[in-house]
Amino acid sequence: MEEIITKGAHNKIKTFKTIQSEVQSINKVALSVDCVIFGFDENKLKVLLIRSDLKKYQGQWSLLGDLVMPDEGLDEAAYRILKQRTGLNDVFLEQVHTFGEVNRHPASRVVTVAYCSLINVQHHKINIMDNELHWHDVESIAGMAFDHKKIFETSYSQLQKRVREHPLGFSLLPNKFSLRELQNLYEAILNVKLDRRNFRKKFFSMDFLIDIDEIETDVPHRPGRLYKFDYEKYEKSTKKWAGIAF
Amino acid sequence: MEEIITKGAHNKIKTFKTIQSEVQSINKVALSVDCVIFGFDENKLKVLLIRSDLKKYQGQWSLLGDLVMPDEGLDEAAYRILKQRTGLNDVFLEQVHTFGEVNRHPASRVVTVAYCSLINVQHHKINIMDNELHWHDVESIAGMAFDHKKIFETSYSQLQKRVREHPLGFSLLPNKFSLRELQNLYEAILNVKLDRRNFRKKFFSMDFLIDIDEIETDVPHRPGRLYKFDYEKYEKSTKKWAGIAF
DNA sequence: TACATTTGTGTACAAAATACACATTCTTTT
DNA sequence: AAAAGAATGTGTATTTTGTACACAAATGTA
Repeated sequence: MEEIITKGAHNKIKTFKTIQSEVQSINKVALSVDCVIFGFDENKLKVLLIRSDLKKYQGQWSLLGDLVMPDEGLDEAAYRILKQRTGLNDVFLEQVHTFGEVNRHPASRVVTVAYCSLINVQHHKINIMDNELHWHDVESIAGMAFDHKKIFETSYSQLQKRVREHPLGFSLLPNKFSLRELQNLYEAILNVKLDRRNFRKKFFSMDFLIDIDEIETDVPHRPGRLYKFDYEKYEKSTKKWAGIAF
Repeated sequence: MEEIITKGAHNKIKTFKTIQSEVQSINKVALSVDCVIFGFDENKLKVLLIRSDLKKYQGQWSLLGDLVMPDEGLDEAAYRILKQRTGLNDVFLEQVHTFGEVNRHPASRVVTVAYCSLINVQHHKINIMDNELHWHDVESIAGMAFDHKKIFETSYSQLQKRVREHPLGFSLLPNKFSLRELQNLYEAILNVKLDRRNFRKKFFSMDFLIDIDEIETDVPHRPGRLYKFDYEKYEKSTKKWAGIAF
């Protein structure tokens, strides 16, 4: 019974447990969520950053983050941040790692849960009016605030690993894409060169690409065919992704 | 006194003071670490659990966990718990996932960071006097307190995945082991049957096993050769583990 | 001594990864 | 209109990796 009542330190009804938790409030920490938001534009993998809030880190770049609200789950907080910053719902989002070094934040102890998100920059562009936001090339990231460089690197490594195991990459592309774009994406994420014929063979053999019988326009060369990713077929397939071992 | 240093999601100006007060009051949560401690005994994969101390969960089993101290990092807290409960230092330990559902704990909001640990039960046995602790078969886990079943399952899935990518399994075995023991371990973790000859071929081709020129004793059949894992060679190898794709 | 049990070993086959070249289609230039 | 430039689309041979499978040798036990 007595367990039910406490909702937090600010609750006016005090029970034994509330008091206990106030006594233990020394053990409480601030909790934030930081989103590493990846995009793909002009054949480069990008990450969305914002100018740092804090004077200490003036001129440096931060991940998009916020404190977690008392009545908010972690995933929920991450989705809220994404929605606020990019205007996008229904994007790929995945928890990566939690960073809790004692002195990672100058103001007080803040433990942060990192999330990785993949978005289609075309959909997002209309919303990126806020000029404090900027898409950075992942290859030239320098001078990040807090321990955000480390958080970014952890997320990027995980993305490189995950993208070989699951067809995440499609979240970064427009709905319709050519195989060249798909290959450029993988090359940008993994930072390798891939053989064009073997790449095609591999993706066709997976059988999750729908040929929509359209071709590229506005390219200064022979246009390629356009495809969609067959999410439905992928979801239904039992053995899922065969894996991409480049 | 302070200048503008932060700009929130709704373009609300925040000062250092605001942040400090936000950070210091309502937005704080209790933070705990829960360890999923795996062992391997009698050819079964085991997990170390403790009887729940909450009345609500009387008779149910919990993971080993504790609140994170104010001056303690997350990994540090996990190592402390391991040391307290098993007496062991220098064990494999890895963060798995953070669970922050609003109502996951009955008393108040507690966010918990799950860690996966692999220990050699032989080393541990001397310390397991505490009869509130128990090694459970992973195949027959039922009635866990809080959301610990979910945490366990997440950790177990991750272990199954990680053990194919890295030579973690050796942490669960004695220093010297036969190939049969090694195979039994993999079969227990992955819950599959493997071909003995192909298993041997695979491990020998990886070239990280040291033949210590000893044989098993006290087995009622032809004894097998004993091996050690060559951690040094593994650390030095650039391409690391070739991966185990069973 | 023979029986049960498990070790240790090799080969043939199938599947997957890799390396590699040329004709075609479209745009741009002359 | 023709030629040049640029990228698409396609197949095969080779190598590497995975898989299936059987029998002799070593030990303990009855």
